[in-house]
Amino acid sequence: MNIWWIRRDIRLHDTPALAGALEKGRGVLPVFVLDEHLLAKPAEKRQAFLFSGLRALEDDLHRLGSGLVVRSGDPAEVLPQLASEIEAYTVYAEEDYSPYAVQRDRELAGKVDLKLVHGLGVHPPALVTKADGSPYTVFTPFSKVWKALPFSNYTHPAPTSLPPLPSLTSEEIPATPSTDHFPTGEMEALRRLDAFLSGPVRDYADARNRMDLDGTSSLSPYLRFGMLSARTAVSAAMETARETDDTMVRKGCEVWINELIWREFYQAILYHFPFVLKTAFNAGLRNIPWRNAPAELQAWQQGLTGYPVVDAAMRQLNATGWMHNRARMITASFLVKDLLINWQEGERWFMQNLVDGDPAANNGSWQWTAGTGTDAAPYFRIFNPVLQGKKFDPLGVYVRRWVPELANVPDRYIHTPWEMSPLEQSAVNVIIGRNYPQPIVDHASARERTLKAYKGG
DNA sequence: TGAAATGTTGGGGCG
DNA sequence: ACGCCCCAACATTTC
Repeated sequence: MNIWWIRRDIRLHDTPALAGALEKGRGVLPVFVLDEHLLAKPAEKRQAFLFSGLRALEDDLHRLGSGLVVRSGDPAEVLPQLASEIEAYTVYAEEDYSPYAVQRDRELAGKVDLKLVHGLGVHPPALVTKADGSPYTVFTPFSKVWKALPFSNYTHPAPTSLPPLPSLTSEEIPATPSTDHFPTGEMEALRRLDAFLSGPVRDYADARNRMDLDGTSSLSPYLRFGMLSARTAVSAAMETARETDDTMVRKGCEVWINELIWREFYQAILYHFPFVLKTAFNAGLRNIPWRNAPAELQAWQQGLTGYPVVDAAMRQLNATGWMHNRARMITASFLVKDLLINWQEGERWFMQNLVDGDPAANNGSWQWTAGTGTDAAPYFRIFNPVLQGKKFDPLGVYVRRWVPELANVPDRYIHTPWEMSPLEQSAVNVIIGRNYPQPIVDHASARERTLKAYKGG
């Protein structure tokens, strides 16, 4: 019997590690290890999503005649122990390229026969390189090579039955609150993929930036845990584009695939430059004089900055564990460039609260915003939260949804409520400084401050 | 996957 | 009718 060690492939469709384990007809034991390293991290919403996803997978495995063995501890101890209990031949796992995972797997590889197979993205990071094998640090050439690499539409079919489990002790998957906003499991993931590609993808190129519309795929949590295979997502989008004569649909598919390539770009960056988790990619920007401003950091975290779009976004994150992509850029720019607070504070807060929080994408995006990263936004590219709000939430629908105290503010003031006269304020029951904060910084002067700090740093 | 500052142009008000 | 000025609209440059 082989072991299928489940990590970021919580699914049965297109699962190379499971297919590998089944290949020689020796039977398979699906295993999940509750690694204390991962449990120790404060990330309740993501853990809840993970555990309910595991329960869904366990149900599916039962239906196929198998099941799921859960053990807690250090994988480098747990798996050799389990392997000896069933006299396993080989442990198959989908390769994870993050520094922690690489180290963990290296340790285990000395103790059992571990076979890592690619399945996290479409192309393994070591394959999308320049001719001399060196990594890309700019997105566009990376994406060109990514697109030029041969892409096989073949995806491993989900098995229709599995051999029964030997009798083994297994632990309970920890009980967690339900994840209302993201029903879990691969059925839901595949349903969402289908729903997105049969409708919203047509307007995706523009609507994806609109915070007041549901124009995104909302698949990120499923991709994060492999409840949806990235290869399945890309093949489906390619097929949708191929089968339509609607140029809008084709454009939407193209733009969406590009977003999926961004995920792999940052996976590759983390693989080739693991130090980015500790410090700025750009060595010239490691000494920016960040402000130590706990009260302002907290105002940002709680959605009480006085800038409606920023507050709406932070409250959406706190309430749902997810934030619109445009809103992520706006809130990140606000923390870094308006408050001049270290991007690593924002990185940590997002990792604690995002259901889809992924070290590679999260770090890459924060460094992009801070201008410290690969392919970075120039340091002088500073978002104006008012203009961003007007552009991407023109009627304030998003703001009103998440900042209910502003519900009655007229459209023309919804992104600048402090501009209302005292009379107008009391008419809509929004007294700035009383039941909605005064902006905690003045954008124009904050901008000047940041430009100076970056020039010095 | 910016925004602000600065430059240019052209219509219209007005003496 | 003419020249001057203002400024909106757009383009370019700068941060």
